[in-house]
Amino acid sequence: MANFHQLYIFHMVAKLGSFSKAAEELSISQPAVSIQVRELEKSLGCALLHRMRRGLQLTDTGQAVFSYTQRIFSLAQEMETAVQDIQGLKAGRLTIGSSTTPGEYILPWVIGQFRQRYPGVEVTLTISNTQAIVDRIINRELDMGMAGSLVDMEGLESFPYIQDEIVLIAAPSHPLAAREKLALSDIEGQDFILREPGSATRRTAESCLRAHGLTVRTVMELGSNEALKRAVAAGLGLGLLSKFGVMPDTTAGFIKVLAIEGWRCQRPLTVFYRKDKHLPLAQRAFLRFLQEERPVPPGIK
Amino acid sequence: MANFHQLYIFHMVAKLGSFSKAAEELSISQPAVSIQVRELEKSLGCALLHRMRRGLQLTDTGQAVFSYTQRIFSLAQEMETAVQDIQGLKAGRLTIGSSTTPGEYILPWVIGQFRQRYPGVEVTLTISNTQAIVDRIINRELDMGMAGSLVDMEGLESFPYIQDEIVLIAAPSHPLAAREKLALSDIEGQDFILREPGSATRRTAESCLRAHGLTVRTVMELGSNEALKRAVAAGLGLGLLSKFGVMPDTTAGFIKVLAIEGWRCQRPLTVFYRKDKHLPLAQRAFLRFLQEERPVPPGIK
DNA sequence: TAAAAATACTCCATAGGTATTTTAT
DNA sequence: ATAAAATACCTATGGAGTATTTTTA
Repeated sequence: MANFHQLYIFHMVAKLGSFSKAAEELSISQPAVSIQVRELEKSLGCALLHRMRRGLQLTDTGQAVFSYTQRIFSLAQEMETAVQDIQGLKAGRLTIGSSTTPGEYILPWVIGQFRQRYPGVEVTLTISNTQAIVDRIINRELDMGMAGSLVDMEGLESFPYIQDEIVLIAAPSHPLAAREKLALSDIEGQDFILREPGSATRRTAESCLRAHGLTVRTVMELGSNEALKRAVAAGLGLGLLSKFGVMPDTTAGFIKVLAIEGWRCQRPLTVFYRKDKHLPLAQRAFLRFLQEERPVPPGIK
Repeated sequence: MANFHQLYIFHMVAKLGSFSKAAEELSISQPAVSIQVRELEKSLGCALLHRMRRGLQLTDTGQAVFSYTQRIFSLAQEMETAVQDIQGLKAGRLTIGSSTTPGEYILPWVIGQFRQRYPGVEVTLTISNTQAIVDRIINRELDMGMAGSLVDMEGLESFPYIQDEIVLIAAPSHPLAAREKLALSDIEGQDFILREPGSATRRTAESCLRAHGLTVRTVMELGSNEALKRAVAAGLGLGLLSKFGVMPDTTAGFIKVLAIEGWRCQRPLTVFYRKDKHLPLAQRAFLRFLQEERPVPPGIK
């Protein structure tokens, strides 16, 4: 490949029309400039410029080379600013993966807040099951993730972000919805609509039911929180869902959260990422943003 | 300015996805590659790629830098071929200046022949008075010139290209045109149409007349050979013109060359150029072409 | 004849090599 | 376990400096 050092010196000489001006601009001595230009001419096998008293003149080869060096060095300049921009978070990319619950109810809002602060950073959110997210983070396909249950966290750093709670929901028309206070025993044997197996919400829900010594009939399994709510609203059964998923809908009135004496089903929503020595700047900024500001969508305690 | 050596090594690593493959491609050792990439990362202040067992992965900064190095090094590649093309005369420029006579009757055809040989070379022909051509060659605005008389040739190399002759012309209707043989004395006192003062043809013509001891009446001065021929054809007087200028027209019959016993008026058409150590390749090729082939338009002895 | 560029030399920092260790799958 | 990459250390060359001469308008 060409000697870019010599090309840059020639470029300056051609631009300023003088060896000594180029030397000054480059903060090197004038002989150094002469030598490098001569070497460049030697290696190209032809003269690039005619030295004359008043202003240099480019040969045709010199003009051709100069037209290229202008483009090359302006690209290099542009590249340096691009890198600076990424460093200064005026540019950059951040890929986040998450399971459905945080991906649908928490992260869209949090990412919006983050982007108000750093408008140049492009953020992608991928919603998938927790294990897939973890794998893709290990492979560096994703920068970081948020999920409700952690299957295999080897090689990952993590911290709990927010406390989630699985609540019981019913259609307002459901017999249990009318009653002021419910006991755990009221749930026993009821028809339930749950998320699909493999979902963290499902896993948490089932272990809570088990912990409370309850057995229920699973009449339907659905792969999305929204679908589950529609099914519950249609009166197909009771549902178990993150409190974040019912917040807007309870106010709208077509879903009711059942207040059951003694029901406790909490889980932390956890943020996780590779424990690399040097994290991408955009990622560091996002993690700092999460930990220092703990932004939470409005209407959530 | 950036360290292009390091950028090139990084570029190869990113392109081939491996430090050792890049080392092989670059014919340097693998540690050399490692070191240069590390240095580049250090000077940018951030990682460019993640080293992993199977294929490297670029960081976002790495991707940004790679997208630039691709453009930069393909430009550099293109530049090298462009220079090669100029060297190989597949490209290049040649600017020729000349006075009217060679510029109108000799060079257009000669340049045509040259361009058949070297189609990539762009040739410009500027027609002006001899002194202006010489000045512009000294200032390197023109590469070379051809003219009939040389005013001040200091600093120029030259060689005679072809022998020109100033001939006497008349309209076929002119009284002298009818006579088989003319003597010099027949010219004495005749009306003449000459080129403008400053023209080499004019200077040669006048010195020939003087040498033959003739005095004539200058009834008209014209700045172009073609205009002069029209005036002569219109019967406004006798004309003095290069034999190259009358060649096609005598056959056409509206101009007659007078055969005058004892008239001799020769001058060399001379090629000249700066005596630089290294001439542009296109110019060297053209000079070689002139000297070795001596191409002359058809119909000229 | 003066300012700009070219030479002549000396020196050192950078990039390269070899040998070896560390890392990651 | 085994390639690939990183580290350690030594070497050499390319590019820089100062002093000086040569060129050119």
